[in-house]
Amino acid sequence: MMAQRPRIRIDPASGVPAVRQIADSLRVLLVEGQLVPGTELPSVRRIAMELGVHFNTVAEAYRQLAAEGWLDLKHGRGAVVVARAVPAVNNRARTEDFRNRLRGMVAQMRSQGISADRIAAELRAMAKRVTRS
Amino acid sequence: MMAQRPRIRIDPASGVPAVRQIADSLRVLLVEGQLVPGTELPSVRRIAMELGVHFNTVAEAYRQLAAEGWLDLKHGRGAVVVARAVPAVNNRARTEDFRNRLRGMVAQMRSQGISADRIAAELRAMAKRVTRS
DNA sequence: GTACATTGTATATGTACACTATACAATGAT
DNA sequence: ATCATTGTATAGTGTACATATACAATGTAC
Repeated sequence: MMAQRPRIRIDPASGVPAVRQIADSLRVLLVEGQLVPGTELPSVRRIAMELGVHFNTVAEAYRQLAAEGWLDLKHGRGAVVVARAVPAVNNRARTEDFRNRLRGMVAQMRSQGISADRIAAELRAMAKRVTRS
Repeated sequence: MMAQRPRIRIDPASGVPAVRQIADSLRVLLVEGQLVPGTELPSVRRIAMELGVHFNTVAEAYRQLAAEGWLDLKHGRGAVVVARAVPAVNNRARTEDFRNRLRGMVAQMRSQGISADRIAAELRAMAKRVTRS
């Protein structure tokens, strides 16, 4: 199976560390099924080149995703997406945490001037997207 | 007007810095109108005591909110909520950013095992909550 | 099979941020 | 005036981020 070219992008001005941006971007693709088990990811140096960061930064992101069970890192051979048993625990604490973080994000957007209607529309669109994925 | 007691809480294990947790929590209350203009906030030392952090940490959060236009800090007198002219700019870039962050957060929750249905329900509930606030 | 290119790994260094400690300055009540 | 209370300013310490550089594992070319 050939190495895909996941279109990930990072924003240096966002304040969010590059490691987390990379891990977050890849996690989105993994969760949404755009990166399926068996796929070989590009090497850390290749992605680092494209993003303009050091390869160790990408390697750290890979390690985080490997720790979450998404990737299998093989020394000298690269990184492969693995079939992951998603924990089916519907933890109440995690849901609570999700709700709070969502509230925080919405508040931040409102504070920046995005209208309530616009935000609500985005939330509904995302809800629809999640259910059909 | 008496000083209210905003029920904010921080989670030391979340990895999110305390400063941001405090600022985020207060911003939620401000955006949602649970803290109205004219309200005197508790002193930085009082909140710091309740949260178990140093008062300078709370002071920094206050300064951030003051920079956003939510608070008026008065040396020796405390912090007061001010009437804030919310910028009405519906920036497209900001909306884009919001969408991406939302995707990332949803992916993280899915990765942690929360079901798609549960997430969708939370998103819809938040959408409803936003529109009526 | 040996050299070589390519891959992920490990360690060290500089920088930025978070958090705390401590001293300071402004305000209002006694 | 004195004092307690408030936010402010500066310095010190620890941790995370990012890079540089050397290392180890793998597969291929010859």
